[in-house]
Amino acid sequence: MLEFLSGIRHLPGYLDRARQEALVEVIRTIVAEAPLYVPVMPGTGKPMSVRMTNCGPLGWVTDKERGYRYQPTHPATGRRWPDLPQELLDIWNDVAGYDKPPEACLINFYSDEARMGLHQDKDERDLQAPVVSISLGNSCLFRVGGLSRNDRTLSVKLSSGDLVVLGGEGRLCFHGVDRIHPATSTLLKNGGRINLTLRRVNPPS
DNA sequence: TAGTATCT
DNA sequence: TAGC
Repeated sequence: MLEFLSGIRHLPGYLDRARQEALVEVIRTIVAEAPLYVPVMPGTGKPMSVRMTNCGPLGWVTDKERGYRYQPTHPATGRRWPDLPQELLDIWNDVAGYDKPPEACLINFYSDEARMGLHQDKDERDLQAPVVSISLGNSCLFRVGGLSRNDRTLSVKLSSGDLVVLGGEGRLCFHGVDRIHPATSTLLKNGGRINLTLRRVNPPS
């Protein structure tokens, strides 16, 4: 049950095994073109535990000097991000309930030790569009709160193929990943978890 | 527009 | 800096 803030939807088992495998293949080709890198915190330069890349016209990046932002190019290669694959556009069209296509897909790779502290996705200018999150590989313990950091939180297990849609009132809720559950999926041969988040950055023109 | 942030 |  993930409805204590309206606009947060958990769709368990949304993607069947074949669609999960197809997505992993697509992600492999994206990562070959736009390699995973270790993002660091603004100001401190502390590395995050996830590795990250993007596809789509824009990608979310962070570094010590310039902080959180969206940009059209990979910070290491300087090349444009790979295109958003049709598989992801199809998912967006099915669940987002939003006219305009996503502009960014952040690809986060979690090793079995990686975590993600509670945070809000609020670097987008368009807060009307939802954020659509796709889980692949090992399951995780996901935690969702409210609009304020100290609000009560709820923990939910997310499994491979699950979707979470953060929209409406839930668009700016705090959320994070407390734990990856090792060896809970056979999708990724080397373990870990991939999370894809589809975001609309700019308001419709 | 300056300060802040997915860190611990 | 609670919750894992």
